[in-house]
Amino acid sequence: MRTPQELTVRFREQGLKITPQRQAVFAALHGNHTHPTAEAVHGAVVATMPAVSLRTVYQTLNDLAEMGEITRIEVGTGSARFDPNVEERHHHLVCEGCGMVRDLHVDLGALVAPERLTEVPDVPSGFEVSGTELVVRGRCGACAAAAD
Amino acid sequence: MRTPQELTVRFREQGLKITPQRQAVFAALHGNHTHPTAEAVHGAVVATMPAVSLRTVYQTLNDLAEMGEITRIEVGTGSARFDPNVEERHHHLVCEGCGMVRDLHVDLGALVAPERLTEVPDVPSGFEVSGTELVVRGRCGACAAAAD
DNA sequence: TTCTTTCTAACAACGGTTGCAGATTGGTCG
DNA sequence: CGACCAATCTGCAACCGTTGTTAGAAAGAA
Repeated sequence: MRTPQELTVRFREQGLKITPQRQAVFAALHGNHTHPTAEAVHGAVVATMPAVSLRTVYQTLNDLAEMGEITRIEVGTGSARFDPNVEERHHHLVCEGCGMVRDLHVDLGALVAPERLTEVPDVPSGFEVSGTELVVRGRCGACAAAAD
Repeated sequence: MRTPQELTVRFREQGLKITPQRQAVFAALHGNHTHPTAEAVHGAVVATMPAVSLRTVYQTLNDLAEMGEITRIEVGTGSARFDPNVEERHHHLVCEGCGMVRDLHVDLGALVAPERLTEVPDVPSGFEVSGTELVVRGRCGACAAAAD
């Protein structure tokens, strides 16, 4: 994700207004590696700006996702999560116990590159690949210990 | 997934009763490669047995998933989908236009095997891997054509 | 058959997300 | 600097997929 300052410029370019609420969302996401839910972002924003509604946070997150500044990920933990890291190609590791999500830098190599995938018989001809996601599921140390 | 007859035996072994409703769900899933939602399964069941409630279909699907006879997959299309194909190791291809899900037989090889993953620095020590899923997203031919 | 256990259907509730209406504000133009 | 207008914000209600609850029905054992 770009810096809050860069995002301010991008929003203006798109004809979107800059409001304190939006800037608070930018700040909450910047450098955030926790893959927060909308509610978690809202919690962080409210800490410095108590009146911001959850609705506005959703709105801003959706705007950012549409602009490609963040990614919305669905890993089956009930609610969507938002990932500001769009620069590095990476995947995700999910703990089925506590819901924790971590970045996973595994290079799948050319195996799942769009041009290779079209050779796979299961891929219907004409299918346009937009991306591939790998999710590794399991239990983190703490949750594995607690599960006994 | 096993045949409806085999499932009947398994259900009895587990102390679960065999009802026409459950057998209708077995029949709807057997040989089904469309990765149906609960609602789609319900639709198929209702075609031959109009009184079955969606609640009962959910219940049976959850029982089957818990027994490992089917897999519940969440690919971000709004609702969960159920995959009776648990014999073959495979991944999924998702059309972002129409929501279609197809099986994808790509061998990721040893790259993401649990024993290799523990060597990846991003994986916290003590993390117990239970599975890896690859999702390839894009647009099928029809949806790509319609998007213009 | 009769009893016990399990199941079903209907309904309501739930959590996450979005649509809506009216009040408010940012950006621009004078 | 002040006013205007479109965009935005808030609070609430609605929505969707899914699950809890409960009364009544049905399956299986004796």
